[in-house]
Amino acid sequence: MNSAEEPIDLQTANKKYARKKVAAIESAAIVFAEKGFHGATTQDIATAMGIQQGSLYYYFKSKEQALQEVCEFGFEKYVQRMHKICKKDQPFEAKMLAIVTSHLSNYRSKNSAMKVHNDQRLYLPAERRVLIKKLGTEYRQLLENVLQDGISQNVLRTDIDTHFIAYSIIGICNSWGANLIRDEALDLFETIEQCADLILYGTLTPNERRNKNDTANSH
Amino acid sequence: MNSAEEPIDLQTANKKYARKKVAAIESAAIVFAEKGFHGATTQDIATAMGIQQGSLYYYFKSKEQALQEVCEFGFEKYVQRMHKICKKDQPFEAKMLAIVTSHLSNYRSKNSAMKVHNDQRLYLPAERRVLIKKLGTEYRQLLENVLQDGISQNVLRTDIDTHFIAYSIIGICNSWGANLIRDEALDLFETIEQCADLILYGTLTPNERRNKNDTANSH
DNA sequence: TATAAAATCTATAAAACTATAGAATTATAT
DNA sequence: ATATAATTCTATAGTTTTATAGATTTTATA
Repeated sequence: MNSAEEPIDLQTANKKYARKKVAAIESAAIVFAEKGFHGATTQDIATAMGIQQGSLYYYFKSKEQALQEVCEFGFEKYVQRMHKICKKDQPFEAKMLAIVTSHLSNYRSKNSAMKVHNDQRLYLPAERRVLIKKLGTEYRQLLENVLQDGISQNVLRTDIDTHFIAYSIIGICNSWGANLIRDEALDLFETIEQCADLILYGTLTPNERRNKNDTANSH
Repeated sequence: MNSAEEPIDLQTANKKYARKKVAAIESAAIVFAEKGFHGATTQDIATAMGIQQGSLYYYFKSKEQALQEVCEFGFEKYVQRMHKICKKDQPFEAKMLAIVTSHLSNYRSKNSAMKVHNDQRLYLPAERRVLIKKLGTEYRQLLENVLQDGISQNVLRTDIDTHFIAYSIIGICNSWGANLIRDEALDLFETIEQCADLILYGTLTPNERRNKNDTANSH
């Protein structure tokens, strides 16, 4: 009675089906991440999970639905994690480190889904992107709130644009995330530290920085 | 006598052919940028330049060659511009602004080719990526040298990892470049300023920043 | 204007791919 | 052990797509 039409519901649905459905999503994620949505074939995905091409349609109604589910996969939990991080009453720097850690760890926890979400989601028609869009906005909003708090607490410069910085942080994390997937040898924690460091401190020496602020204030 | 096999040589080759070949590359760039390499068809590209699907093969030997040429297109000139910027004897901050400007302007100068280079080049087999790879390495190396100079001149922190920062700068620029293409309303120069500002100064207030350096020095 | 070369068109072979239907197999429950 | 449901397989219809061949039109040249 299970079928590709049913939503994933690990609670009530058949255990075996649920387990294999997740395997299907993970296989699709790996294949889509490597070859791209259009470059990947249903054959590739089926082979990756060790079944016949036709059998794949027991789990997905269409290739497009597979992409949708891959994009959504993990992202929901990921946004929840962000909620938790934001709720905690921590100093700003700790929060930022936690956010970068959460973002980048996600790439290393064998989650090609994240990469697919970033690179391929725009190939979905708008109607398949409703949830994905909602989650993305939610995530960015949480990040902007953290930045706003940072400003209120005088930890962050008052002249930064939270919207811009939020996008930039996501951009840096995603570009390093792609590197983390591509290059297994890259150290996760070092990458996390470096990212957070750049976002917080920039590259200039304190000297130079003081100059800039003097100039800015004098105008 | 012209053909898809010939390299583009604006000097000697037939003027008209050269002109239309560039038009072909630009059409391909636009289509690839929107639909992705595998998602785009030769029909799409031909339609975009107002010719029949079969006629496209007068300019490209294959769809794959079209992708290669799109990826190379502009990138060569782009790296040359970087060479110029680096050669100039300017203060570090001016150089960094010039680099970011060069990178981001490239996206707005209707160059979908840049986006295709970033997003689609890995779909090319390695043998078609030789020049692309060489240019990319060259570019990154130039950027690292600029950073190294910054350190030598005591403008940049001595504890940054130039390799990491170079990758990060490219990552930030590319993610904003994608935004610039997607959102026509985005102001180019504001984006440039914000990017450069983040890279140089980070987000923290001078206060917070001094704390960190004190800590770092005390170890 | 006649001739050669360049540019484009039309038509199609050959291959690849998605999605479906129905048979076959495996697991589960009575 | 049998009946029922779940899972997987095989085969294939129906598209779509790349690339090529040869005809046709346009442009340049003598």
